[in-house]
Order: sequence, then structure tokens, then C-alpha cells
Amino acid sequence: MPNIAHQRLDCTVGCPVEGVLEIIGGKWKGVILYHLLDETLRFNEIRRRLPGITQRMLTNQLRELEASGIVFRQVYAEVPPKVEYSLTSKGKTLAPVIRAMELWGRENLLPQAEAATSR
Amino acid sequence: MPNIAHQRLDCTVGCPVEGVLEIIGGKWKGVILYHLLDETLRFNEIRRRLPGITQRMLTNQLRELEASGIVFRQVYAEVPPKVEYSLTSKGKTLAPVIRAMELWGRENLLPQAEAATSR
DNA sequence: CAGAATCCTTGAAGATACTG
DNA sequence: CAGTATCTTCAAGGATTCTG
Repeated sequence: MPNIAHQRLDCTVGCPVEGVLEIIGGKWKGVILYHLLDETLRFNEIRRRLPGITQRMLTNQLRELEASGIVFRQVYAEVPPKVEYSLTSKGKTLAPVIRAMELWGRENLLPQAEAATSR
Repeated sequence: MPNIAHQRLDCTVGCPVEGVLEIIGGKWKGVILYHLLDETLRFNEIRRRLPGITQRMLTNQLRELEASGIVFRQVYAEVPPKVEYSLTSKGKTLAPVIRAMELWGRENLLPQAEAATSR
């Protein structure tokens, strides 16, 4: 084994998962990412897709995602203002994670889904 | 005790993701699940794998996971007490989600990892 | 060993109002 | 349209002690 062998991480093998949750956790980030997966959206477009979120929260979450290098914020110098949000290339690599969550959610969280098949 | 878990499905397509995050979100649940993926563990075994978690938190999180039908809690009538935690079949279906997160975490959260590959 | 019972702190999240 | 700026609340999470 090469000499990069064991770096002293303060926690051991569990951390990758924990770290991801710090990025896509929170109450809204996962859903925001989900909506940005295959679309570039403007601020209010995202907002409309998240019933219940406040402007403040949306701004917060988007800024944190931007700081994590996950989301790209494109500001157009127009009046009225226009800001578009999209995934960075790094953000796009999260697709498998989001998709896996989406799939599991559909199969396990929506009783109607399964009930519908048996109806 | 009634499980009032996911009745908040008043939002539309984003919810699958949101619902999953309610289950594996929180500060510790994802990591707990990660450790239970391929092992049945006793209370203190899990605790040792999560540096920094308190007994209270661990108990809490495990109970919530149990209430979500994700974790099975096996109590042995012994002295001293012995309680084993494992994934239910439903819990095991979360594996792809956890694995996707683990993979992404390894590739994006540990700079050493990428540095190692480019060397 | 695996918790239950308390008490306490913090900050995540919400409500509301204002603005370039 | 896309934000700030405050104020406030509530519950997630933590620290500590006790116990079958």
C-alpha cells in the first residue's frame, strides 16, 4: 500500500455519508437540487416549486449550495432583475444520489403509488 | 405510539426527495444506516462508530428509524442487556441511496482521495 | 449494557416588512 | 424580480445524572 495509506481523519469510514448530508441535508436543499437536476431555473421559478418555502430560506439555501460549489448563480444585469440557478459540473455529479432518493421515495413514501398499481 | 411520519405530502413532485431526507436526514441517521448496511450491531457498537454522539441522541435516532420501519430492534432478555439493531427489508432497500452518498462523499469530500488517483 | 429522565443551549427555520 | 433586514419561535440536539 502506498504511503498515502491512512490519513488521520477524526472520524473513520462513516464520514462520506455524513458529509453529503451536510450538503444536501437541511430542509430544502435536496428538493432544490432535485428541481435543478435537468433545468435551469430562476429564483421565483424555484420558489413556486417549493410550496411553503420563504424567500429568506430559499436565498439561504441557494447561497449555501453555491458556497459548496454545487449550484451556479447567474446574474443578468437587467431590469427587472433576472437570476438563474443551475448545477455546476460538481453539482451534476450528485445526480445519482438525488435520483436514488427520488426512486426510493416514489416506491416507499407515496402509498398511492403502490395502491394505484393494485387498484 | 402513532407514527405520524409522512402525512405532509401536500407538495407535488419534489416530495419523494424531501421525504427521504426526513428519514435519513438529521445529523446521525444517515451514518447510522451506513454502518448497519452490512452488519447487525449492538447499541454500544454503533455508539463507538459514531464519535461524538450521545446515548440520548443515539437512542432517539434509532427509535425514529425503527418507527419509520427502517431499523429492526432485537431485544434479548439477558443480563446484562443486549440489544441488536439491524436493517429491516425496507431498510435494506435504502442501500442504493446510502451507497450513492458514500461514493459521492469519497470522490468529492476527501481531497486526498482525488490527489491519490492523480499521483 | 442499554437505556430513561431532566434540563439546557443553539441555531435552523418562519413571519413580516422593506428595497434596488 | 430577487432579494435584505429584523425579530421571533421552536425543536433538534447536547450535557448530565440515574437505573433495571
